[in-house]
This record gives sequence, structure tokens and C-alpha cells, in this order.
Amino acid sequence: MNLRAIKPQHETRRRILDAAEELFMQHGFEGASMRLLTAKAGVNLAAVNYHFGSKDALIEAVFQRRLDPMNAARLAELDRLEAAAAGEPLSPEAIIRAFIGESLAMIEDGRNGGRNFVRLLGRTYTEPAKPIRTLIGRMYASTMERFKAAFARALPDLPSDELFWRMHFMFGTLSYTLAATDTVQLIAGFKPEDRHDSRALQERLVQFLTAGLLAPLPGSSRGSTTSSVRKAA
Amino acid sequence: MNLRAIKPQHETRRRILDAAEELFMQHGFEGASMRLLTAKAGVNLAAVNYHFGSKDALIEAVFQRRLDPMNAARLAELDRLEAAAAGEPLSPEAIIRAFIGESLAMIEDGRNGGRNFVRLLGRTYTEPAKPIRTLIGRMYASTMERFKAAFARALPDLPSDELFWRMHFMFGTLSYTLAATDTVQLIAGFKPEDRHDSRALQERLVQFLTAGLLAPLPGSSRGSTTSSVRKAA
DNA sequence: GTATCATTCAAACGTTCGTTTGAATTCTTC
DNA sequence: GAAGAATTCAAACGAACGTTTGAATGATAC
Repeated sequence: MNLRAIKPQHETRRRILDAAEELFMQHGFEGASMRLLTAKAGVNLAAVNYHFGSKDALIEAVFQRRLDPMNAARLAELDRLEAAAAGEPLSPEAIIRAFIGESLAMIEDGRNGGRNFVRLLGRTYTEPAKPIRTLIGRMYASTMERFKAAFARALPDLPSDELFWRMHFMFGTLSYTLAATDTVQLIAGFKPEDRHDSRALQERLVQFLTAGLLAPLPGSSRGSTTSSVRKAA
Repeated sequence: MNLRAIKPQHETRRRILDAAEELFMQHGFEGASMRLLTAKAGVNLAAVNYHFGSKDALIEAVFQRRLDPMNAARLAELDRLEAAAAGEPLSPEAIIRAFIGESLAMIEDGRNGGRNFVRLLGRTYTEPAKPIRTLIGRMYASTMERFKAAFARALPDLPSDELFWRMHFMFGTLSYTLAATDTVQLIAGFKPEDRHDSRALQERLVQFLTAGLLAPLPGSSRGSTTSSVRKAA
């Protein structure tokens, strides 16, 4: 039960997790080999198997370390908002901010490696390997349930099916934005340097997602803003 | 120049491309080995290197086969719309339909393997391997340029920076929807069987994306639809 | 039918992968 | 400082990887 020895005791684990986070982001799970990974961490090749058991277990540990606190922070922010609202339903925009705020805050956190993780996380939602996807799904389950309920209360007129899809779309936008910013340049002239300004990015995302979530339903023709809705093909 | 021998002449190539498309989608580029791939295609292990040169060249060929016609169809649809509009700027919704329609149409095309490719494509936008990303970017460059110009003409009041970001968001939503539908189930109760109805999915996507694209700007407070815009945190 | 080309095939190449091993070293406890 | 547990280390393991080879087989042209 020595106290001052706790930190160096787990330093090898931490070094491995940090290196894994960065290399998984850069090269993917299969592309980042144990030798490359342990070399970057400055530890012996066998250290991963000793401390984590296997590479797959290391992958799981990388997500555990960040995802649990991240979703806890999301839920805490939702709790805070609901407590302040005193029974009134929250605005959709406020719920969206509670969900994406924590992710985007980590982008600016360059020191603690949050940026690496957020980009890694964004990519992992579409990871082909099934165990990883189910792992992510399990870690998100309770959080998604809470936010779904919050959205449903904020938008009582939106059918449940539509809410599912729109949450799906919103999550996709966030995921892609986190993963692909400063990597893909599909649109010529796009300046990914702006990503550093995560405040501005957050405002842009909130505007886009809120509008999408509140979009008129396909059937009901309560007019949108200015678009001349004309059917094509 | 024999005519009746053309088809069986390229059948090995086609079989390899089909198998690669499916296995790359299921297991990723690194996860789908040459032995698994050639076994599924029913060809010899050396056939890939003989016909394509290398595994990387095969990956490129998989995208070439589908992406070029796909983007050509998008541009053709855009041409058709602009010709019919006779100088008038198109509606944003019509442009969105022109862009996503071709992708979604391929989802229903189960026979020709279009579904496999579309899902593979959606995942590849966030692929860690750099050569693949630059390949995709190159194949999309001219198409994105055309659509960017069309959107700019349809939305003359939207600043260029904002248009970039909103196209980025829109592309992300489409990408994630194509890649993750029926694979990820982050939201409990979500029924991915609906993906088979690509008409309904297209309408949902068009509604969401159009609303996001036309969202009010962060600064200007020209009221949106019904949301009680309340700043949080 | 024979020469010529393209394609297929089984086998092996060298490399890299994740993991294991057992001794060496460091840290903890008394 | 000795005993014992925890950790690190160099080395090797078998398996799987993408690729290459050279002979066998097929189709094409004269």
C-alpha cells in the first residue's frame, strides 16, 4: 500500500497505452505491429502480453481508458442540464451540445493524447473487425439510451423511427468529422487547419446537427426555410 | 480481336474483383488475405499478382471499377438538372439528390455487388492507410469541384468557408450511413432492416442533409423553425 | 500439327506477425 | 541483507503474410 510508488508502477502500462493510441490512429489496429508499438513506447516487446495479455486486450484497454470517463462526462452534463431545467424538457440544441461537447474538448487537449483518441474513436465506428464494434457498442449502450430518452422528451412530435435515424445521422456526422478532419481532403481548397479552433467547429456542428434533427418530416409539408423544394428524378 | 472470347477472357479478373469487394468490406484491406480472397474467387493464389501486379494494385482496381462510373453518373445527373433549369440556380435539395441518389441506388443492387462496394466505400473515407486515401481523393476531385460550384450557385449567401464545412458534414453523414448501416447498433432498438428500403432511407437522408445545409449561420439570428435556441454552458 | 502466346498451377521464397519462454533484473517486504 | 514477488529482457517459436518461380496447361495463329 505504498503511495509514492503507484505512478511508476503503472508507467509501463501508460506508456504502452499512449503509444498504442497514437499508432492505432495512424496505422489502424492491424497496421500497428507489436514491435513498432513497443519500440515507440520504449518498452520491451513482451511487455504488452505481460501487462495486457494480448494485442486484442490492449485494444480494449485503449478504449476503456478514455471512453468510460467520456460517456460519464456526457451523462453528467445531461444530468446538470435536466436538473437546471426543473422538469421542463431540454432544447434539442442543448442536448446536442451535451453530447458533442466532450468529444470536441478532447481535440484541443493535445498533451494528454485526447486528440489521438478522438480521431481513433471516430474511425472505429466503421471498423470491420466485429469484436471491436461490439465492444464499442457495449460501452455506448447506456449513454445512448439516456440521450435517446432526452431527445424523445424534447421532440414529442417526432416519431420514434425518425428519431432513431436522425440520431444515427447525427452520430455519423460527428464520427466522420472527428475521424476525417485533417486527413481526407475530398473537397478541394478545404483548410483543415481550422480544426484547431474547436470552438468554431463546435458551433458549426451544432448548427448543422440541430437543423438536421429538426428537419421537417418527409410527409408533412410544413415549409422549411427558403429551399424551393422540387422533386428530382 | 476475337469477339466471343472477350467475356471468359476477363472472367478471372472479374471473379477476383467481386471476391475482393466482398472480403475487403467484411475484413478490411489487411484482414482479407490473398489466400482467403483467391479461394473465395475460385482462382489460383498467384492469379492476383498475375492479373493486377500486387494486392495494392488490386485495391485500386476495385475502386476504379465502380467509382468512375458512379461519379460519372452523379455528374450526368447534375448536367441533366442544370440543363433543365435553363440558367436558373438549382435547389439545394435537388443537388443533394443528385449526389446521394447514385450511392443509394447501388444499395438495392444486390446482384451486381453494388451493396458491398458502397459499404466498403463508406468505410474507406476514414481508412488509415495513406495511399488509399489519396487514391480516393484523386478520384473524387473533379466531382467535388462540380458539386461545390453547384452548391455555391444555389446558395450565394453562404460564405465559402461555411459551404466547405457543410459539404464536409454532409459527406460524413452519407459515408457513415453507407458504412455503418446494419453493422453498428449504437442506438438500442435501432432496426437496420429498414436499409433495404433505400427509397425511404434516401428521403430521410435528403431531409436531414437539406436542413443541415440550410441551417442558419452561427452569427445571424434569422430564426430557425421551432427550436427554442438556448445557449448551454 | 506445330510454334507462340497467355494463363493456370503447385510449391516455395523471405519476411513479418503475435506470442511464449526462461533467465536476468528490479522492486517489495521483513 | 536475504527471500520472494514483480517486472524486464533477449531470443526464439510457429503461423500467416504477399510475392515469386518454373513447369504445366490452355488457347491462338500459321
